[in-house]
Amino acid sequence: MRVPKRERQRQLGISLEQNPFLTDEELSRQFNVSVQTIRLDRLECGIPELRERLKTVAARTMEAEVKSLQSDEVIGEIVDIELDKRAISIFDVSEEHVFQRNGIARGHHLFAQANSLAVAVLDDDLALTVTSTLHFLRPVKAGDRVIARAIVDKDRSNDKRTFVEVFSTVENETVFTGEFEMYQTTDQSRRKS
Amino acid sequence: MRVPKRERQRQLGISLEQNPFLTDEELSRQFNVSVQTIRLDRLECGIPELRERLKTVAARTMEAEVKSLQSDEVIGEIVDIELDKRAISIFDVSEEHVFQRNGIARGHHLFAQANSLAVAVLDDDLALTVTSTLHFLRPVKAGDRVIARAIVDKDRSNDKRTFVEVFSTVENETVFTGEFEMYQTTDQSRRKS
DNA sequence: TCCGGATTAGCACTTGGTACTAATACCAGT
DNA sequence: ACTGGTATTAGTACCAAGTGCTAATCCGGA
Repeated sequence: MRVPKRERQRQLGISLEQNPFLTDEELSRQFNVSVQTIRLDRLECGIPELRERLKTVAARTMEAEVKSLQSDEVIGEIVDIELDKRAISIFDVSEEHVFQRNGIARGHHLFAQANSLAVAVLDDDLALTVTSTLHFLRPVKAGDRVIARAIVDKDRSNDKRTFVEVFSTVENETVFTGEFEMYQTTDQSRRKS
Repeated sequence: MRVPKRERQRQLGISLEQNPFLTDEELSRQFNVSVQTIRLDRLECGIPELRERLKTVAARTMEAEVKSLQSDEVIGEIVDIELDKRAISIFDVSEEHVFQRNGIARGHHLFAQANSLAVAVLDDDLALTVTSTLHFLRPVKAGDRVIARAIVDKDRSNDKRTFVEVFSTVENETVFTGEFEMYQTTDQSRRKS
């Protein structure tokens, strides 16, 4: 018994996690055991066969693609909106949004939520950000639910320029504020037919 | 001949693009033809079998996962860096970064490139953005290669605060500028041992 | 020396195919 | 009505990568 069974099974799991494309035969060569041993190991560990593994990996892709497509238009989920006035979106921070080193959310995700909310509230085919000023007040961690509130500043806006202010909070504490000067092509005086 | 062959093959392609998990048998039921006909159609259209389809879809996932992991730390690729002084990164804008409606890059991608470059140039375990002011000067389109240059403003910086300026250009034309006030935990006076 | 877990071998069977051949079906043109 | 050509269907042998099961073999320790 070169490598104890237990250790081999552990490595098997790791190998397949890294590369789910390995067949039993390839694995048997890798571990210097027979194909049958590999099968028994997979059975004991509850690891499905190659075809099943690929199926689940592929399924994960499709899901991710759909998700990234829909979540690309607006970062965060809009829960309330009154066009040209105000809007609210929710964004759940997870592991992939934070720095590995300190667990703090990367600034651009907070910006993305705020910016896309500013775009969405304007209901214009060509609303673009021209200038913006941001303040990151408190660090945001994985697991936090960030609620962003956008308010269109009517007073400072004119035909071509609209000012949107966004406040993002986590548990009622403001973590981020942003001021966005937006450019709009649509003539605002002709709007609201 | 209910549906002409040509049309059926077109639909077949669409079906499989949306859902690569369909077996020939399921497809034969969907189109009310024999399994053999489906096989001939796939052959003529050069569409591989189920297992091969899943393999490529799964491969795409793995690639994307690796890519997103490495590209998550820094948005864009750093091509030159002198710590605490300056840095340059390149970011190729593709279809997934732009608004579908007008083909213009979404602001948060430009911000992400600039912001992560500002973080990278500081070489600090806990460099966080506190405040920033952005100017989006020209629209950026898919296919554009954005070059961001970050410069640390030594004069305005002190122990706890560092100012970084980022200029992003496309073909020598400035498309974006950002000023980042960064917070650093490491005591700068004790740095550079 | 004998027991028991670990390993290996062998065989039948399954899925979802390929590759190939042969039989129909159907429609148009003459 | 006959013929030709395309489209479709059927059937067979075979493959990869398995599952499930039984049986044989190995090997190490009390």
